[in-house]
Amino acid sequence: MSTDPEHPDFTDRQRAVLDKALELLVEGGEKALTTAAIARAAGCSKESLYKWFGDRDGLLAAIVTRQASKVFPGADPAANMSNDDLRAALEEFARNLLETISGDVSLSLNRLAIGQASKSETGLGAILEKSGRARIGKQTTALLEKGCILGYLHCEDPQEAYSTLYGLVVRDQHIRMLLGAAARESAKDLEQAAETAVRQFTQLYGAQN
Amino acid sequence: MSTDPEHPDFTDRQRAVLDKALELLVEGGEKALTTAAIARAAGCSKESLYKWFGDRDGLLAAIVTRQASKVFPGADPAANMSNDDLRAALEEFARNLLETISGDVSLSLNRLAIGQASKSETGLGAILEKSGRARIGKQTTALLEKGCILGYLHCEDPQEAYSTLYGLVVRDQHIRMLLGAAARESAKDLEQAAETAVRQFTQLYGAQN
DNA sequence: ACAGAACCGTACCGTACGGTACCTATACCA
DNA sequence: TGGTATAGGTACCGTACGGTACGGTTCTGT
Repeated sequence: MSTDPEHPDFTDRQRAVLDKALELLVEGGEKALTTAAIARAAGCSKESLYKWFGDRDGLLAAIVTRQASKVFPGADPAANMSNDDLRAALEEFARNLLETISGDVSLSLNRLAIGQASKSETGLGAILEKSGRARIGKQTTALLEKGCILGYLHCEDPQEAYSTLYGLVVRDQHIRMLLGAAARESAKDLEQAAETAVRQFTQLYGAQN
Repeated sequence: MSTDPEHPDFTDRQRAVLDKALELLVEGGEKALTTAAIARAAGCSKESLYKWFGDRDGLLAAIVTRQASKVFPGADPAANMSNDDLRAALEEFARNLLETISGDVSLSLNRLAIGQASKSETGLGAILEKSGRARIGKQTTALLEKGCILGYLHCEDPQEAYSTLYGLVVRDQHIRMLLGAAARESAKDLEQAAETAVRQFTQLYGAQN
């Protein structure tokens, strides 16, 4: 099962190494992520690193892939839900999104992928995009579609609606934090931001317009 | 006049060098931006680079500062404007914003600043933030405030309103492009995206609610 | 015309990093 | 017990880059 080159699932040891590497990345940036430092921190040899992951780029990709695979599936679509249920689910989404993009791990991984985006089409950004954003986006889009079908929302294109919701929630916070702005104020502000975003979204796409 | 260390305005020669360096950055990413490459491309010596800019970080900061200083002031606040004038100004802003963040130069500079954000608090992100985003944001916020005073908009906090407008315009396009997604579709889509964003913004903050 | 500054080109130095080779130790298996 | 695979430790190599030194050349001001 671990012999499939298309779906490399690593051993526990290898996963532990990747986690250690991620730790280094978070606290020191990409420049701290040297093969020697990883080997030292993880208690393995450089030779093992190259045997397991090919080269440094492969190791970076493995880090991103592993972390992206950790995105929890979130709540289920809910069979029959009330309008309040929908609103609660949207606020939950908004909170999770804000919390996620504010996290050190997310910021570090995004910085890494963005740094690699200009050179050598390794596609770290694509991995992050597909495994991270797209997955959660898909689910929330489905939620919006459900809301549409149940008559709570009025939208022609759920994809478009999701995009709008994303913008209302994130605004310019993500890019600002990526650039080094203060991580986040307080949980109170986060809560309020999520609420505001969902209120505005409802105002735009709610059925009572 | 050029002796003020707080406001380093460079000579024409130095500006030309910085432009050449930016060119290198845009087409090769940060890894291509070696001091030797810059000296070769700009036809100057490495020694001059170090004399002018101190070290590599100083040179990077000079590149960002120079480019950030190029943000054109945009249209004036307009003394007495109609509601249509406001809408037109907002759409103009939206178009400019989308066009700017989609540009190779902007993407490269943002990638550079983001890459430096985790290590060595040189504050490239702060420069980009203050000289780029904040300047245009300040002006547009003033425009929104004007619209508020004239009764076209209904908002308590212009800053908040601007933030919302930004989110509606940019959505997740910026981060996606930073991660390497396709630059931009067509000018037609851009136009439509701007229009949609302003329409939604007006729906949220318009006085006729 | 001459002195001095600015600058170019090149060569050079030290270091750091990616990647490899080699040797040893431990674990598993017959 | 012996043999093989896996992995750790270390030393090493080549290269690339940041930064410096120096000789030669052009420009400028007097």
